[in-house]
Amino acid sequence: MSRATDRAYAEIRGLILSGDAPPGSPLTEEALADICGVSRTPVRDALRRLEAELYVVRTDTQRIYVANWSHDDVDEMFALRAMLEAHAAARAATRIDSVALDALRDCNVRIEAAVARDPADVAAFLTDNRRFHQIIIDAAESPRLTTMLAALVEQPVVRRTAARYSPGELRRSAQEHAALLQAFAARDAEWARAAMTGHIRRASHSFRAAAPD
Amino acid sequence: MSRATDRAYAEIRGLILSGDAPPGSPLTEEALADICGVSRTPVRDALRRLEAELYVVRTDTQRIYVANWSHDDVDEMFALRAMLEAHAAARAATRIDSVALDALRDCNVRIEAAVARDPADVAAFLTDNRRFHQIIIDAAESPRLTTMLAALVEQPVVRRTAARYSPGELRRSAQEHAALLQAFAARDAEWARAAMTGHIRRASHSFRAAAPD
DNA sequence: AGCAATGCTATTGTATACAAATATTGTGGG
DNA sequence: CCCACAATATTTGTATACAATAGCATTGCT
Repeated sequence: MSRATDRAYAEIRGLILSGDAPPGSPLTEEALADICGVSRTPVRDALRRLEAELYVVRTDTQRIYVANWSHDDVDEMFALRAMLEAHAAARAATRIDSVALDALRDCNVRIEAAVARDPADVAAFLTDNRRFHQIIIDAAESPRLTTMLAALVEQPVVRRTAARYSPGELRRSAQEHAALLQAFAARDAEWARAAMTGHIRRASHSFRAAAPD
Repeated sequence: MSRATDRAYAEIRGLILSGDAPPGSPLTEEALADICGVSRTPVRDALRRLEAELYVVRTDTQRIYVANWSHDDVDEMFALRAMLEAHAAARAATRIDSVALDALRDCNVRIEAAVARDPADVAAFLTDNRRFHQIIIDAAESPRLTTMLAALVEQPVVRRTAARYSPGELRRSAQEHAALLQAFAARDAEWARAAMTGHIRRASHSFRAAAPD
């Protein structure tokens, strides 16, 4: 993407993630254009991208609002993510090369270090966790899967809640990553699928426990 | 969508489906704008939509080409579709109301009639088949699932091959729909999931058999 | 002849003006 | 007081002009 569109995208995304534009609030192209210091054209492009990534929703009359995720929506999102990411893991198991596998191991070493700290370094955990999952998705070598999962991971509602995970849950997550690494090393697609399914579904329940009502 | 954007979308999609714009051929905004009789702005919107639906691909330098599906791509598409549509069927089984269920039965009656004709009315089969699947997806009540499946069903490569299905395969398809109807009537989510998985995967193999090399 | 640099052409990116559609406000009638 | 309808304001849709950038070919050098 080009400069102005990128800027608009980052700016609007920031408004949503920071909470300055709370869920359900209306967004108008012109107001956003003013805020971002660009014209409406790149704002429109950015909004289409944010719509695809489910940050915003569009009514039948083309008006745009910040997405408002219900608990059911979040559950459904995790269910879809579990299916698709497990599929990605299964594909990756038979395709991943040693370089990517090493990168994965390296990632989890850093995750374990972040978790072992007191207090746990949640920001570092989240960064390397995202990297870990992205390496697997890339190794699955399926552009369609990549596109679809981009719309599911890193949702605002998930990010806002991430800081509330307990140290025990963070440790558990790192252990599950280790199991995944074993499945990859064994080139066992079904093991990888099962491990990833469990990993995401456990995360789903952790989220429910940590989420504010 | 608005008039000009709709028109551009339909026109470009037609070019791709008819083969006038063959896979791999480059598309430029201005040429498309001329063909469609609109300006570049609605063409850009239409291209974004077609990109999301995987009809076209965009290079890293923002140039657009008609998508070129390899056999592996098609296999992967069917695998994803089987997972997601089976999930939709499972959700639909416990949510579908009697009106939608009747609509589904009505659809399959027409499908059976189209199949029974000699020669089989493939166009009618395809139309009602699409309706059948769409009713299920809608009954699943998951906007995310709806969006994702929109990118997988009715791909050009699938449409081009549809006419080659054998009468036996068309009949088999109608029978599988009947099984799905039973699962819905019984409100059995796992039965519905299994029936849909089998239905799509069988279709995948039919496609491979019918597809030209 | 092969390669690189440079200018030219084609294509996409952005801004802006205006048209169309949608929401809102106010006013009159019941 | 409430509802319907009309006038008005707001917002999105489209066209067009111009800017920036990527691709291409020509030319000059080694």
